[in-house]
Amino acid sequence: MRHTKIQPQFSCEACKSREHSLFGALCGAQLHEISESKSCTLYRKGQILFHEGTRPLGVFCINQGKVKVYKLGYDGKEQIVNIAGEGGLLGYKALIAEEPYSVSAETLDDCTICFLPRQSFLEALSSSTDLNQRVLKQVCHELGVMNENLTHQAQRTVRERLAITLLKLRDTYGMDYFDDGPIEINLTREDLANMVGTATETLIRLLHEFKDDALISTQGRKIQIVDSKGLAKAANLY
Amino acid sequence: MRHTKIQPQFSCEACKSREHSLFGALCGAQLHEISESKSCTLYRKGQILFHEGTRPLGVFCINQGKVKVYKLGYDGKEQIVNIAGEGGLLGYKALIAEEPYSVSAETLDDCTICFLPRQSFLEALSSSTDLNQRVLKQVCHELGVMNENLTHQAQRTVRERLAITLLKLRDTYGMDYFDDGPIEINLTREDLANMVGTATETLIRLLHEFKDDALISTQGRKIQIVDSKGLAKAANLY
DNA sequence: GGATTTTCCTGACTTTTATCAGTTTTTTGG
DNA sequence: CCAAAAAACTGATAAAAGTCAGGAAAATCC
Repeated sequence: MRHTKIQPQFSCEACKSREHSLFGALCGAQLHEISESKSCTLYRKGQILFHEGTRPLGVFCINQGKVKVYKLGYDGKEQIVNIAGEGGLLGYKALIAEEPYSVSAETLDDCTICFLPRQSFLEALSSSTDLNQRVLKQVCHELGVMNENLTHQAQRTVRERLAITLLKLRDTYGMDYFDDGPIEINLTREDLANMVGTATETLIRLLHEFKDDALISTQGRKIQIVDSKGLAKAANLY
Repeated sequence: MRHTKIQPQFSCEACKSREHSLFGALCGAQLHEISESKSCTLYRKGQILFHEGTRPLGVFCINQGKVKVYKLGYDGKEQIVNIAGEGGLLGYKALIAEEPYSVSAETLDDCTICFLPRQSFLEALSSSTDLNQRVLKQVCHELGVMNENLTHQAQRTVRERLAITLLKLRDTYGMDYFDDGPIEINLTREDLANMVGTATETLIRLLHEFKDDALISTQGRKIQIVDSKGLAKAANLY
């Protein structure tokens, strides 16, 4: 077995991912505070950050890599509710709500992720009006997005949902590249099916349809989006 | 046409619904503040409080009655995301997120509902740490609930979702009565279908199954829950 | 880099759920 | 209370998506 955890060290002040994150607005002193409290860990692909149903002990801040956030159905099937990337903050909602995690989180790549203990996060939250406002605004925004997700799940066909999901993944996987460049989605077919909310076989068949229609291309597991406009049309948005 | 709006007057201080609401913790001075700013209106059944896509001008606080909160699919089909009752606060998420409403709201009964202008609400939010914390906690909690809703929508059969929905409606419609008493759900079949995320015909057929299984009884539109445990079993939770 | 495991894929079939068309019942509003 | 409108219901049919089983390809890990 390879090493699973090492302790890379760097400060939040110098963290590139922070700018895009909820901590983006913290001022010098407060930033230093959390930078001192955090610990940073290298996770291998496939490791669990936290399990649904357990109590949150702090928050996770993704420095590098992707993390899938999912809920388990009673038959063990995963429903993926989010793919978080660089700058993503995980686990703070359960912490604020004072509830057990409603979801689990697992790394999709090798990841560098910092952990900020509960108390430090809560202190930052109460001492920084700005952080507080950003978090509140973010959460309210996410609820709007969830309303939309739920409506899509309830009313759209699997084909439409797949198109919508691929377009969203373009943003998730596209941040590193320039906008129009080819985006590679690197998820297993099963994970993709668990995002869309369908059976793996159905998903595979639809991917082939999209390939035949020249909306995407594939190389092994990897999916490239070829025709965003065509996908938007297949999604029947608006 | 009957009168659509009158202006009943009473203070937030004396409002019974407030105790169960997010404003429950406001202290005397702050309470007086919002009580002075609000206006109170009687809405007739079927009136729209706000439309998806428009800009929020303030928040609505339900004193009496039920309100359905829904999103429109592109073919005009409603997806009901919530039924709000006494003490429910509507429209504050879009306001905080500084976004247009992601949903619409329509009264299901004759309702008494107060309106608090944007500025007054935001001032209360920033002047009361307690209110701020309650709102933040509430939205974080709701996101956990939405994760669950989404997973149910994606993974459960219509039958299971109907059972889950009926059990949830028991809480919505049960507040006025003692716990074990018979609860009457007074929604159209179409609204119920739009909560469950299915076709009206399918919903009707399933209601008859539940009736045959003695889980519910019906009188015209009204549905009574007869066997909560049986419904929980039909829902296959856990 | 090669064996092993995992994932991907395909076809046949079943089940679930939606759709359509028409009738009956209930609710609504004057 | 009565007429009109809306909602509830029923049966037949179609479409969408899930399941199962087996084989091919790819990714993983020493």
